[in-house]
Amino acid sequence: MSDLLERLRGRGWRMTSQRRVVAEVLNGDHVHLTADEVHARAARRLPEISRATVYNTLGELVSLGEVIEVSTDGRAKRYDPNAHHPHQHLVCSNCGTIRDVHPRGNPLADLPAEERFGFTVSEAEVTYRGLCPSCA
Amino acid sequence: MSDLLERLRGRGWRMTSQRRVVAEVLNGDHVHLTADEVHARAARRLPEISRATVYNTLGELVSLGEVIEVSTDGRAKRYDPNAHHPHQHLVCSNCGTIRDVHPRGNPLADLPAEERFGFTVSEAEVTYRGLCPSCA
DNA sequence: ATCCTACGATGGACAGAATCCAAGTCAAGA
DNA sequence: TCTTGACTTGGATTCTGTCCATCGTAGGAT
Repeated sequence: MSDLLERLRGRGWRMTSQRRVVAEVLNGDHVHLTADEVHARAARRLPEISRATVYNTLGELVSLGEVIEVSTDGRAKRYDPNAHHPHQHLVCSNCGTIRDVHPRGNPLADLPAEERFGFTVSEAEVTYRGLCPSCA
Repeated sequence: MSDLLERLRGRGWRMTSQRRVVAEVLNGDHVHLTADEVHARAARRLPEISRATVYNTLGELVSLGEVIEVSTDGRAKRYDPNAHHPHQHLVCSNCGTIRDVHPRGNPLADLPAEERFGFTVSEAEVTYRGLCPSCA
């Protein structure tokens, strides 16, 4: 999605080579990279890029709603650029592979009022776990 | 749940004072402590207990299926002893408070076969997010 | 085209969470 | 009571992420 760069520019983002490279690395479907993986790939195109910049840029993309932060395993967070199509995640308990999936219905609707305890519930995040074909 | 100790002994656990104390700390409903919190509470009863032992014991309880590991915020994992009654979690996006909740239906059933990509799906973990009454 | 300046990048220090490891201790069976 | 292998210890280490003072530069102003 290269209109990402357009959208960011439209939001007043100062366009630097670092930000451009990070945005380009996060491109395509079923991308779920850790910050370190993003840094490694970005560094292939821009060797001097620092980890701090990658963390900063990812954080900004998340607050802008362009990227979703996913922590499926209590280890490093992963960054999912597929932010404009609601979806959930299916994770292999063995190898960690992640797939985007689309369950039926709206998970939020399954939480009855009497189970909300006065919370203003705004989001439901579902992680399906199991073994992928290669690991089964 | 003090039959926990019985069950563990039945499974061939060597019963040490450290393990006993950790199991006792994880007692009751709506308990969602971090490893460090478990360590702090355990240390009130057994001052010399080390963090490594707490981590080891928690890890064992998790593999035995007696405790569930919950990572709702990308920070420290939390340990939930309510492992024998299926439930999901409702988390305050502001203060981090966690409640056990029981959504209608079985979340697993909402993932159609054609969205499983050959995985053997065994578990669905739902995290509801929103603002708790005090933070709203 | 050049200058300015505020915003962004840098990298090294720091912090929090968890794991590892070699050495010492002890539960529980003989 | 003895023995032994499982358990505990605490300090070092790894991994993930944040902070901060300093330097660099994108892009508007001239």
